[in-house]
Amino acid sequence: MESVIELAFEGLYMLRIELSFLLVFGGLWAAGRVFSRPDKARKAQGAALVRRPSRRPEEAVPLANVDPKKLQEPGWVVSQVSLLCRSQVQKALELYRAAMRQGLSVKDMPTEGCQQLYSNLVTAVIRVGQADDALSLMKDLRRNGRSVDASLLCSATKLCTSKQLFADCLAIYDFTSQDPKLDIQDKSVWSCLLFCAVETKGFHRCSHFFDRLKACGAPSPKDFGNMVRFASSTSNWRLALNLIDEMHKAQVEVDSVVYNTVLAACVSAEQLDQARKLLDDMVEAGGVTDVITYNTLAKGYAKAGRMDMCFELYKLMRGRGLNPSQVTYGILLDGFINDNEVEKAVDIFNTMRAEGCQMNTVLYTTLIKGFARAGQVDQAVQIYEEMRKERSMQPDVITFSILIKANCDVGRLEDALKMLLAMKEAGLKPDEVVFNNLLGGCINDCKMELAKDLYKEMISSNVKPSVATFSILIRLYAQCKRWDEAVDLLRQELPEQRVSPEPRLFGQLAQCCLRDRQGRRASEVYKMLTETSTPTAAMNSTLLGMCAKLNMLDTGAEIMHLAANANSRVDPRDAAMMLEAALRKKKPQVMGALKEAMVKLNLPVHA
DNA sequence: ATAGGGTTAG
Repeated sequence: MESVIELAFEGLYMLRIELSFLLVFGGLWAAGRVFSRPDKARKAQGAALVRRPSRRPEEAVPLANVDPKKLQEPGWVVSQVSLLCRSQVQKALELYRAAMRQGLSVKDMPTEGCQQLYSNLVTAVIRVGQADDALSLMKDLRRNGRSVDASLLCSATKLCTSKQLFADCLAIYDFTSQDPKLDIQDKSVWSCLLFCAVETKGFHRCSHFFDRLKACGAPSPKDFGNMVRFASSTSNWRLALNLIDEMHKAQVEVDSVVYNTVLAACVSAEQLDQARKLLDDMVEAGGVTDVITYNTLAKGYAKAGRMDMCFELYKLMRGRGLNPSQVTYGILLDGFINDNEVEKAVDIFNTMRAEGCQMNTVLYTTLIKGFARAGQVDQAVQIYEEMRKERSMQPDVITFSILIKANCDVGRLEDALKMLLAMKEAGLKPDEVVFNNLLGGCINDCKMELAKDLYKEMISSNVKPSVATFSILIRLYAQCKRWDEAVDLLRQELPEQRVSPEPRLFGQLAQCCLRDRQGRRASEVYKMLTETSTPTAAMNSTLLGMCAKLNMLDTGAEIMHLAANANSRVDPRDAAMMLEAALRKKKPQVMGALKEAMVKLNLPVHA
């Protein structure tokens, strides 16, 4: 004990100089604070906050100086909070919360004061972007036995929408709509909600909002526009076309953006005949078709493999006096390249040049893709070099992605890695597809080390792997016969990366196992699949078909047992096929196991 | 507000 005290004194003695400095300066600092306080406070918080005998009415009292009893007086709180709401929203909230803590009775407040208090607070917090506070204020109201009235909800919705707080707006509506007495008759509230739902992709509620809106009056052109956006985003082409009809009937002008969006809805729903009909309607309506109209439909034809129609449409567009844009040429070039119609792609390219169309990153990238597809990697790289020479336009992530894949595909892994470096030097961040392409490049020559490094880099640079990544890794591990690692990949890494355990990943690995005659592992993987989902009959059919073909009858029987345990269906024909194979190969034990599984699967076992 | 280029999958 004594030695401790001694030690402490010794320590203090050694630090005596430092300690004296501390004392002196500390003292000075404290004095400075004490003496300069009123001044600083005055400057920082404004004159209104300092005790002064004659306070003007617009000035609020600082929270620290408020008499706790005042906080229980509704009238005082309402006026003070309302004052602060104008310019000091945080202080208003603080004062309000202090009053709540002091037991201000919201329940017993006069209705008018209560409305004023919450209306001012709610609008003030939304105005500064704190819509979550608005929601908690409304919850306070309800907790105290009062309800959010239509006018408060109305101003909250409108403000939230104008501040682009779409999700908050919907959350506020959801909370208030729990009150069955609340009746919203204001059309603009429904307009706002519809817009918010579209913006946040909350498509399941758009129709409901639109119905409620129509119950309050005629929808505006913007409301129709939002509904068309909804229809297009969900590929609901019937709804989209119906909306146009509805607009015509309501004598609402349909502008080209709305028409084009409806056209896009038809195209994305693969309703090309409907889209074509709509184009004709648009031409008849007059003044609403533009390049975008034709490009939208042209892309639809290209995607459907109808390059003949696509090209016809392009000619029609020119015939009608519209000039093709870079996008038009991009669609045509890409379409012909995908169709392996190189000469036609070259024709388009030449027309493009002749018409003086400027190249851009997308057009260059499309050309690079064309050469890559034709196996002319050197040509592809040459386009890339040309592109780099033009300072105004630089390759982007997609350009590099294509170049990297092109190099990987012909086994030039070194060059692909150089491209990766070049893209980083250009300030571009490799994304998932880039990493996937590089990982895919590791498969052929089993570059396990490189693949692991790339995967590590992917994770450490916060690029999330996807189902595609795992599918590629399965191929890699299977090629290199790293079966343990492949199983761990699905068992551990997949959940670790929060990638959804899609059945086909397990199916893919199980098939790889079978192909390499890894029967035990195949059934292990199948069992893993049954732990996350019920295998489909189609999946069972594929696996059992392979088992039969590869003469892996034990594995087939095992899979059928596992399928039965998981309540999965097995096609009777597949079971019969297995049984027949076992009979042919004279395997009585396997036949026994198969029959047992068939009983479990409720399948008829013939003699 | 609306249109074009990239990865997996036997």
